[in-house]
Amino acid sequence: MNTFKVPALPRQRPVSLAQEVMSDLMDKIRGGQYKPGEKLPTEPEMMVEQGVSRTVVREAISRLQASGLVETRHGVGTFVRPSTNSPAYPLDLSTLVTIHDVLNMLELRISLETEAAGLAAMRRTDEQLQCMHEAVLAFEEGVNHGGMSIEADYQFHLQIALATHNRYFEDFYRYLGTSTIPRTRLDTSQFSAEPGKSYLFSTNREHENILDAIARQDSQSASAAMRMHLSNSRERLKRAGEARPKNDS
Amino acid sequence: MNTFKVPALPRQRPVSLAQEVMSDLMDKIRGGQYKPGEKLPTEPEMMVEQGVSRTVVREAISRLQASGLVETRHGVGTFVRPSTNSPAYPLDLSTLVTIHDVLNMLELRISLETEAAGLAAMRRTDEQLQCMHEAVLAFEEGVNHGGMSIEADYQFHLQIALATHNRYFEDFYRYLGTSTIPRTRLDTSQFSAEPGKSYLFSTNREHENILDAIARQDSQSASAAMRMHLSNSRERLKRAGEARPKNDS
DNA sequence: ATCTCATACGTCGTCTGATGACATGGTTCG
DNA sequence: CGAACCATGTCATCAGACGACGTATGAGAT
Repeated sequence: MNTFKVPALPRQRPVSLAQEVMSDLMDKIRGGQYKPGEKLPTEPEMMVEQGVSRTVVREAISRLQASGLVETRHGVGTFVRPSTNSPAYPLDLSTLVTIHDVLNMLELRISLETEAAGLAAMRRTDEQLQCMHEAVLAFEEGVNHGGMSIEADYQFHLQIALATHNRYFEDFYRYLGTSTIPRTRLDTSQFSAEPGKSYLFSTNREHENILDAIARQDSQSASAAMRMHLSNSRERLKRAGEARPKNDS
Repeated sequence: MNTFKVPALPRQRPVSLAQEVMSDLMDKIRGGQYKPGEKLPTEPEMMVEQGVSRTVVREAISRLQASGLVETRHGVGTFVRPSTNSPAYPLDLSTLVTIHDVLNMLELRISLETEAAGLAAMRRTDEQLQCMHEAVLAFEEGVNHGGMSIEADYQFHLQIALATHNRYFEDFYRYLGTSTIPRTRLDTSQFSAEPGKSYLFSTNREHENILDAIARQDSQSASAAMRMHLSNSRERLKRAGEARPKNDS
């Protein structure tokens, strides 16, 4: 909370320009601004629209192709795939790019993990409780050494899923992996001036609250603590997103 | 069917160079040639390896990033993501066979749909409410004609998922499909002598309760009504399972 | 001798310009 | 009137350059 190290840096770089452009295009496609059929502007047009070079535009489009959202025909243009509304995958994590996506995913996680925490409190074994405890310690340890402790964070939540003794909670959480933990996807520099410390300490305290409730097999408190934890994450993320709506054109 | 315009065209161009390079890299990652951790060569190295320009190499890597297979750190290099082992599908529905499985899945659904009902109450549009209403009517109609109204049941729940205005709830529910509605999986003859009537009338009443709460935008009541609905389903199923342990595979 | 700090280097991110390939439509010639 | 040809627009790829970021190495101080 010192050192005004930001003298004059108008060059905000959340993640990468290509990522930003891709997010923007994805929003416009999902929002119906670009409808199925031929719509996408040509590369030179996008260059001026987004204010970036052709390299970036091409990279963004390339990713959209990989996601199957658009299709490019040589010498003709780029088109929105009509089959966008029939997802072959149950949950397509490859399109999880915009802040809006992450917020929605977080909403789904709130739903699942709140319940999971409640079930875990009732059904946990002592070994599982011990594993959660170790994950919390590892998290704290990592934070104190300046790390983000993503793995420990993941482990903690996974242990809760395991403690439900319901295979599907575990499967689902494994599937999501670490890709839905906000700070793995979004540049933490978007957050407060001290991105790591205070943010991660709060997270750690919330983890401890959840752990305590599960330890004393208090199902309702565990649910409530988990809901609070993820809701806080969501609010932090939402605020970060509002602070910089995007498109600095 | 046309002219033999192919005199000597060794220039095979299946799709695009970037696509080819990406496939090559993906094979090498899957084949273990590039193991989790730091492995991928630098961009200049890939250029000579693959005999293409940096543009192509970068585009290929960019797609791998979008797929979540690799992670690039500015100024350092590109690394294979260790979490590649997350299953391609979140939940294996093909193993949903025993009563125990269905009960567990129902637990997951309780978690999701309880939350979804609450969100739907807050965010629904009038059109969506109308759709839910129609689904309930169709359900009743079907029951009165001796059917099981599985489709109408599914529609009702799906409309709620839609009304959350969160794509992931919808995607997830569509993925689950009708396979998790107990009576589509389990022989109804397990139930009482009058399998349909009383059971389905109860279901219908519960649907109406949910609908009412959503109609008046009462989020908490909607959640509670949904939880009660699915909990009742679970209890009915559990009782049926106990009455006849299993068999009749 | 060890620790600290500053600089150098490797690597990725982005920009710019240019050339070739593909598809389409208009023009010209038979 | 029809068919071949060419002009245009667009994407695909190449090549070179510069800035930004992290790490490692070396010089200096204690």
